[in-house]
Amino acid sequence: MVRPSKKTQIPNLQEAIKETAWKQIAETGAAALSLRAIARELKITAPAIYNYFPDRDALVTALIIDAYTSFGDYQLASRDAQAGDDPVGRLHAIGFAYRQWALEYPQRYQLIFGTPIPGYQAPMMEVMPSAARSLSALVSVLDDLRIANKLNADDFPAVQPGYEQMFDVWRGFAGNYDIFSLSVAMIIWSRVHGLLSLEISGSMPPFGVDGDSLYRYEMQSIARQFVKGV
Amino acid sequence: MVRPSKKTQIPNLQEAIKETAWKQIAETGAAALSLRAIARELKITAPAIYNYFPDRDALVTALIIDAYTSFGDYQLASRDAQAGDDPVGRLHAIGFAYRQWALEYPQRYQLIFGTPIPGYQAPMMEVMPSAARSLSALVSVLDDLRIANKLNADDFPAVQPGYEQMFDVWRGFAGNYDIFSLSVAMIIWSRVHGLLSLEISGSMPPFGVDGDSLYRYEMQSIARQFVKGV
DNA sequence: TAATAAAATAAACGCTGTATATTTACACCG
DNA sequence: CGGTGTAAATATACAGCGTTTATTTTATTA
Repeated sequence: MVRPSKKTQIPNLQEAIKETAWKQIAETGAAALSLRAIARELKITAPAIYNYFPDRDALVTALIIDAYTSFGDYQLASRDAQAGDDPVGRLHAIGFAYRQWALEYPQRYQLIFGTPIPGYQAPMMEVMPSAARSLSALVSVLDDLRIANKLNADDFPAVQPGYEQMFDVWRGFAGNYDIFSLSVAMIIWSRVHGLLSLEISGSMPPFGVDGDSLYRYEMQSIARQFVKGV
Repeated sequence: MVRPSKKTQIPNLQEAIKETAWKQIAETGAAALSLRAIARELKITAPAIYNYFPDRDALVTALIIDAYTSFGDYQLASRDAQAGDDPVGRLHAIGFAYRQWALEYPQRYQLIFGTPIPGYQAPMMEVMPSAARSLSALVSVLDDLRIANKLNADDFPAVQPGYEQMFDVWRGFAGNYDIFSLSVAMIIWSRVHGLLSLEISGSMPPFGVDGDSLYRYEMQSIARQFVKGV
């Protein structure tokens, strides 16, 4: 037997490979991701995977794009669950949704924001669409605040000239928002990311301040600093 | 030839192994760290390394401790370069020293705060002394501010009961500081870490706000929020 | 029905960490 | 000075990894 007949084959093998990869990442961590282990579980041979992904990094990239999509769905859904005329409420909603998603899918979080795969570097151009979309929830809310004249960041560092083209590419994927809103989003993102990456990786020793209350405190700090009248 | 005579041997092979490891990490990244490659460069066989490190993870742990020590030296030196009666100046000094060190030794930074080694989890009890010491620079300055009644964090989340023992262990390595100062240090650390991890890993797209001015802005935000009268 | 393309296996290469057994160099002791 | 024990190196081997090449079988199409 060299090739099984169609009836015994797995339909949609490309999806099955990704699903098995996610399963193994959840079980043994992203670092232990192995093409041969995936093949064993699917009862195929390892080189067969190369018919669907040119190499291991391509599979990882596909997983990252899926993770970004899951993350973006979560962000946009939590934003739209709040009224559009309440950007402050929306800001809090996506902030808490960020942590909720990260704690619910820590492996996906690590895959996107950590570097758990040895030697892997995500190809920016491939990942950009789903990444920009996931960040667009936050940027859009900040842009609503800016339009409503509630964005408080007058002393924010100025944007350097010469980056318009890059930004236009980003806008093509994420939406037509002001570059100033995007810059503020960067700072906010870095704050919640800093806290969550320490919490998830376990680098934050359990000294008595739990992640939940620390996160709430940091959300409050963000709102006070960047939203007028909070 | 099964074992070279002493004259042709490398003296202090344990240190030589670590140095070669650092060299290769700087050249090809921490993910590509390989015992066999180290052995090749030192012109010994791979199992010889096992006389000095029980396994690869033990070598990584030794490297991490070295990195923490380097980081701690940098932090403490920058703190002590400022007058002791100027805690605000000291806070800024160690803040900028943090970024300076991280940009000067990005591989060491990734080794400590990233997870570039597949499957490796740092043993907390071994790493604790050097890690606590490196964080102690920030904590000590915050404690000086607290004693001078300049620490502004009255609405900070309360410390949960039952963590006294853990904290005492930490104090044994880092110094006899107040647990409140330590909690505030966590938030500050998470902020600078969030910004720097994005900058170093390249996750922050170059949208026109450079890392330097963003970091300065964030340092200012920290001082304004946590130091009275700034 | 014959030719062609697609998708799988089989086998192999070089790499990795690591375990085991063996050999050698050195230090110590009578 | 000679024997002995130990420590440190090598030699060899094993299992696993990603990946390449060649081969075989199935499915499609002219």
